[in-house]
Amino acid sequence: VSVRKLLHVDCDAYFVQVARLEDPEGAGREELLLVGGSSRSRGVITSASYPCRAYGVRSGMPTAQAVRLCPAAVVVPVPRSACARLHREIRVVLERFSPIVEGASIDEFYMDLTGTELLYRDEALFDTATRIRLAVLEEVRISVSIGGAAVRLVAKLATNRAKPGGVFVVPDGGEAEFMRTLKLADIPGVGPRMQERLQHYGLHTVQQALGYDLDTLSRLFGASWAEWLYDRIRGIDPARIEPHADAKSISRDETFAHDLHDDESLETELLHLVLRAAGDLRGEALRARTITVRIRDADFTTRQASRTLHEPIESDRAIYAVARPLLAKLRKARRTGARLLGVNVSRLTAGQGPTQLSLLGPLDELESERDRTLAHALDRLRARFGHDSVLPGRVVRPQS
DNA sequence: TCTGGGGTCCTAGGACCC
DNA sequence: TCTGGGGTCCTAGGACCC
Repeated sequence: VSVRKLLHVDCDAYFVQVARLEDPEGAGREELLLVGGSSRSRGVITSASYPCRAYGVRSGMPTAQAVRLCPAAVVVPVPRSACARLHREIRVVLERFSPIVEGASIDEFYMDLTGTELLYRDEALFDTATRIRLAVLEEVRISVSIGGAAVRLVAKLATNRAKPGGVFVVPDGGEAEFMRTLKLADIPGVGPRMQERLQHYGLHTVQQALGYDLDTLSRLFGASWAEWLYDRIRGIDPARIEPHADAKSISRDETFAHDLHDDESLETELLHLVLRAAGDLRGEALRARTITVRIRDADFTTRQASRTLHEPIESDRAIYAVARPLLAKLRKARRTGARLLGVNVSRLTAGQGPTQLSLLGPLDELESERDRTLAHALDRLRARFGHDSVLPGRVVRPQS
């Protein structure tokens, strides 16, 4: 059994790089560049150029705060479709080096190069990673950093050591020693809440946590979490690289420039969100059994209500018919200004193939064959004549 | 300083069935 | 008339990631 050879490939300030490629004369010339919520009053920074980070700007920070820290910075919106396109282009390059490529997020990938020894004539993992980095840079014009190790978690953490624009490989057998150099907060999965609990016992570093046996950790943090942490701080992570993970849910949500108070405006927004989510659902040839409506109140409290159906649905009309009463239920429980509304569809199944006959009969039939045919016909119209060619008000009048 | 948008996974409690 | 344990499904909420 050969040692696993895993790589974690992470784009450096991805949204900033993409924004510059898309607009070389504008964003491309700005040293101090921020990507994120510029167009709306309530936005956060998605990505900051490295010179901006020197001013203390971080992604996730409210745009207003970021601009105060770095007043000379230029803020541009997220180039969404270009980010998705370049993600696919990077994947194509990576797949030339190994068929096992997992897209972990819009800007990072995992690769498994185990078993490529013959192909690469026992080339050191560091050298293969360097060639991969250069290939992506030359062909897609995107700079990536690459971490390598025999363990998935360690490969990811090695990337931090490689940034920006380098390669760092942790040798096989050196995982535990590498982990000892880190803080507990560096471990993905140890978020703000868990850090708080750890610090309550004076635990900040991996080295400190290594002094606690499993029983003690279990008493302090619960058995399942303790076992998880006990392994991770020793560089143990059984997770494999999985090339194709099917999506589990699709969601669309929107934070309003100003809080909405009346139910009618919220219903109009809900309809638009349903159209976007349902359109993308059908675009993936999927149907959904569970519909969830999410609302964020003015005080940032987030609530949700969901309903699971016996049969999966896909049409705008049926999904809206399920979502609308869910919104009403949330509004009835608490009637205050809403800053965000969202729609999520989940428990997805392949949409093609014969329609299942419901055992419950016509009473359960939320969606007819006619609904599905109409939805797909409208999809074709929108694809041909543009998204605004079919107005929702004309086609998706809710049946009341 | 006022907090985006798109996701995944886990847990707990209740309903329901055997 | 009063009582069991286990399993599955669903809902709501929360932590976390990029």
